[in-house]
Amino acid sequence: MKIATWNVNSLNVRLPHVLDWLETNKPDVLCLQETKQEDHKFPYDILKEAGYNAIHSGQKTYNGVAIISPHVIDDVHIGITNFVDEQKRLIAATINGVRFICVYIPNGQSVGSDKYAYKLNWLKAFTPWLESEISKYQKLALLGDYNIAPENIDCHDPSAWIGQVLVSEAEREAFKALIHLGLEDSFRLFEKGEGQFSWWDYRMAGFRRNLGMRIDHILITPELSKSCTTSYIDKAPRKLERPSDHTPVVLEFSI
DNA sequence: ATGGCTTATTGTATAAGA
Repeated sequence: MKIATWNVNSLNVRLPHVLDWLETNKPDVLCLQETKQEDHKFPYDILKEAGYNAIHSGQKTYNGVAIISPHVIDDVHIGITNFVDEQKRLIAATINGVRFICVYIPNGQSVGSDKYAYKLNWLKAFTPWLESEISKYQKLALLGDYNIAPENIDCHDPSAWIGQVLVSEAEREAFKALIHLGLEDSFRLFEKGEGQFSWWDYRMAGFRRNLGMRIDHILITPELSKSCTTSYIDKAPRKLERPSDHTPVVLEFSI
C-alpha cells in the first residue's frame, strides 16, 4: 500500500493539484486536511470519475478533513468521542484491513494564547481516545497535519523557534505521548537527516530557501512498521503555481 | 524588522494559518 497525507489549504483552490497528484502517484489512501468547505461542496463526483471513493467532514472557511481511496472505505468515524468540538478535525475509517485516522491538529497560534490552550486540550482528549483505537486495531496509521515539529532537526532554525508554537516543550511532550502509545514516526524509519520539511511559509521565499518545518506526520503501529518499505516527502506539488504551503508526505508498506 | 503570502468572507478590511 501507498499512503499519504497532505494539508491542501482549501480543496476548492487545490483540487486540480490533488487530481494531478492522484493520477501521477496512484495512492491507496490519501488523507487531506484544511479542505475548508462544507460536505455538500466536497467534490465526491469528480473524485469518483477519477476512480476514487472519499469521505469528508468539513465546515465553511476553516478546518475540514477527508480520506480518499480507490478501495472500499468502511466503518467511518468522525471526531473524538467524548470531546465536544465544533471544529472538523478528525475522520477515521478502515481500508483493506488497516485503520486510518486523518487529523488536523490545532495550530495553536502562539504560546499562551486561547488557541494554544485549545490545542493542548484537544491533544489531551485525543490521546486516550487514540489509545483505545490502538487497542482495537493492530494495524493503524495516524496521518495528518500535527502542527508540531517533534525534534530540532524538524525545524529550519531551532534557536529562533525554541519555545515558540509548533516547537514548544508542551507540544513536543504531547507528541511524545502519542509515541508512548506504541506508535512510530514512520518517516524517521528511513530518513535520519536534517532539512527534511513538509511545510514552508509562503512569505520570505521560504520554500526556495528551505526555511521549513516537518509538521505533517504518519505515525504507525508496530504491526505496520515491520512491513514498511519507504517513506518520503514529495516536494513536487509545492513547486506548482499557487501551491499549498504544505506538501505530501508518503509512506509505502507491503500489505 | 513579529512583516513578508495566501485563503475565505454578505469583503472592499479582517481573521487565520504556521
